[in-house]
Amino acid sequence: MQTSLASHLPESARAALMPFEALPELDIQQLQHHMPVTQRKVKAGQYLYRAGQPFHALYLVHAGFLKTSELSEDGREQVTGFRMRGDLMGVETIGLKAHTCDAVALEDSVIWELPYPPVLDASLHIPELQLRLSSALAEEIRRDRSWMLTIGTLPAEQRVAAFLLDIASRLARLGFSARHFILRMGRADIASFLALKHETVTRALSHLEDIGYISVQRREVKLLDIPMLRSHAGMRAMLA
Amino acid sequence: MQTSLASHLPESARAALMPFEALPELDIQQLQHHMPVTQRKVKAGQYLYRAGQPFHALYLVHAGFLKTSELSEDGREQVTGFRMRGDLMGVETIGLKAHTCDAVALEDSVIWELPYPPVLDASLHIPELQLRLSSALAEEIRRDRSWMLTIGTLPAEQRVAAFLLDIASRLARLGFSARHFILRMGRADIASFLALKHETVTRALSHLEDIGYISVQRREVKLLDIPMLRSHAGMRAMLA
DNA sequence: CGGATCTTTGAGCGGGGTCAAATTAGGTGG
DNA sequence: CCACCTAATTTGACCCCGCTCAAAGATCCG
Repeated sequence: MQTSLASHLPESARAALMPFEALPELDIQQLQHHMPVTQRKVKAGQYLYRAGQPFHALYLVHAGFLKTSELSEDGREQVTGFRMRGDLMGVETIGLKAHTCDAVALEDSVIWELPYPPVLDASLHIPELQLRLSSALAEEIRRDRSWMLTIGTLPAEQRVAAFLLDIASRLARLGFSARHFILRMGRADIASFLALKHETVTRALSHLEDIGYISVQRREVKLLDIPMLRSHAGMRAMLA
Repeated sequence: MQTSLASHLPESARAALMPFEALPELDIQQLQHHMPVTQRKVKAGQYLYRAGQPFHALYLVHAGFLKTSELSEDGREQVTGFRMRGDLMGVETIGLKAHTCDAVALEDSVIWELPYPPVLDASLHIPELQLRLSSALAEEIRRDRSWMLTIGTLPAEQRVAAFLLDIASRLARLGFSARHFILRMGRADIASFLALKHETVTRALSHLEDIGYISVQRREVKLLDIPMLRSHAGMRAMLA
């Protein structure tokens, strides 16, 4: 099965290879001089890393789609985020010996592996890299806090609207269509991320379709009225 | 009015001046060689910083108690955390020109102000500092994710139990009693942080008292059965 | 074609929210 | 020091959003 996002979005596929936001391609080539930056392929369903495994690298998503999930000792689990091209993964483990969460590929993915601590050492010599790294960490904190706000203050349907706008805007930054895309994750993952149940997500999507804001068919989503969606979602996720 | 925590906890007050976890005193003295580290006093109710204000320093809490809250364009607000001695504040703004959230003192507080970007520059020369900074950022991400899990998967009463245990364990690390303490924030702040309503927090506290796990009187809390509280809360906040 | 998984929809329930009122502190100025 | 005012906390009654349980499609895969 063809799992690349581009295959579903021929219209904008050509724009897919844009520079990274978090760490531009430039840096990767520059990093090669300081450490061995290798590529790693992860098939759909496989783990990039799991809680408890030794931490020895940061990961930069080159292609594909993944989710991260937090787990508690007593078995509870929650999806804490979805990652796509340009996103840096593993930063939450900095300062520890082993990972504290799981990262699973939701479709076949390609990942750049940046050895740690070498990246940190390198950032001592490359101020630009240090800035980008710390900015990436801080950005992560802001993202999390922003979702806390969404989850803490918005009802189910509006959380789902915010979620769709977030995915859309991130795809747009990568050159894909913000209006028409394929969700990489199931209802249960969306629900977990938004602190809801999967039936509630389904109902929210159905209702958003009923009122004409979107069109959904399984994982294929079309955003029909982005302005209304945005006001619905309290403007959290912005589409310039 | 006497606002210091110690005044309410005479038993362990003498142990209050322990080294910082995030950035030991050591570093502050060392930092003085690289930049002007100044002290700032913030009275109860005053802002340490507000969303929109220019970002020019990180803050290390020396004494007192503060909360941070995230706000949305449409007026929603949520408490994202409570900070006490040893906690580093403002890191979420790294990489930006202006703050994106509010920080308010809940009691008279004393803060060390670490000029930014000077701290970042200094960390290029002090690998130890760089490590501590990035670890602090990562720690922040883990803390947030951990609360996301709690809020996303636990019912009201258990969230409140987790909250009490978290406060208790943090006070314990500072040398205060984990069994008996005074909450610095109102029910509404706790509720906002836990994505609940203040009446629900009150009811949860009342019920935890009914079943004998705690004793509450307004803001004075005694933890009577920590093991039961822990299992109740899915073990999130640990008291070693 | 058949089984597993995912999604959708319905019916009914309940935890937590809403609204309202009583009670208690705490702060202020006389 | 006390009376008053304001703000915080508590409790009750009721209701509704989102959860639970259940079953019926739909899609994918072997």
